[in-house]
Amino acid sequence: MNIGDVATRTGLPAKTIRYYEDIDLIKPLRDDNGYRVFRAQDLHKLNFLGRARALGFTIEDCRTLLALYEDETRASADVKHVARDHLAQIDAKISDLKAMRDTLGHLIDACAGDDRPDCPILQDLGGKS
Amino acid sequence: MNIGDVATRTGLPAKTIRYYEDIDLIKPLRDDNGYRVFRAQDLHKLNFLGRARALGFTIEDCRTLLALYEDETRASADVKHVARDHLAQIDAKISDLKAMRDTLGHLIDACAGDDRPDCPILQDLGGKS
DNA sequence: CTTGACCTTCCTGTCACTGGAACCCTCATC
DNA sequence: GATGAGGGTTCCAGTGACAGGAAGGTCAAG
Repeated sequence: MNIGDVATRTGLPAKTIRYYEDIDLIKPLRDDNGYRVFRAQDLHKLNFLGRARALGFTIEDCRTLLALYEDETRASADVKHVARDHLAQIDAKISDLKAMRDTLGHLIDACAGDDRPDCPILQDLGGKS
Repeated sequence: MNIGDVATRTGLPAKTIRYYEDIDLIKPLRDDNGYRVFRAQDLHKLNFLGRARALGFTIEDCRTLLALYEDETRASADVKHVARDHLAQIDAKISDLKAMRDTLGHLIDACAGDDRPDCPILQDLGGKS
């Protein structure tokens, strides 16, 4: 199967698939004409990667997870550890964003939003708190 | 005032301050020896930038907000518009992250996390749902 | 006169791609 | 046989917002 079909099937852009090969996440074969040839296992890995990325795992996490996936003797604790770390990062990001949203939300509520220049948002940013 | 003092006072790394000059957000003067010389207005702008960045505004948003800040005839509606757009982006990010966290959280809960290889997390990523 | 703490510029790297240029392969059609 | 469309290939540059580091200039203190 060629890269275009793989892109359609996995939902990943061809560029992304080439990139994943470039960083050694997948190793498709090559046809005589130089075209990449994808086997079922390559498709499988790409789907795995797509799902892991959708859950926000970094590429390096994906590399680790993929290795664990292929290691029949893995300990599920290792997987859980990676996932827990990632979950903690997500939670941290969420609370950062929530703090921003609260502050920003208050400022927006306080701003008249008309054609006058007075603006609590700018006042706050300017440090006149 | 030199860049080190400004860094201390604003809490911004010197690297960041140089970068902000590079992209024309600030325009400190220069001493005969080539050192940057910061005036009160530069400090003020940097504090403004620090706060805006802490609220997650992009650099381009900051540029817009700074321009509005310095424009005495601005309409607060313009500021509010920028802020509202940004708030929407934050909300979108939060809900993306929440979705990830929920999915990931369930998977983590379902994973034994012991030395056995069976792992619902990998099963899900592998597409065996 | 040297030391050490500043400052300068410039280049590279980050992360995970994306866009684009320039070129090759294949098949169908005229 | 020429042509065109629609694949594929490589390689280079850009994204955002800096951070790290090298190589070198400046300045006050001892």
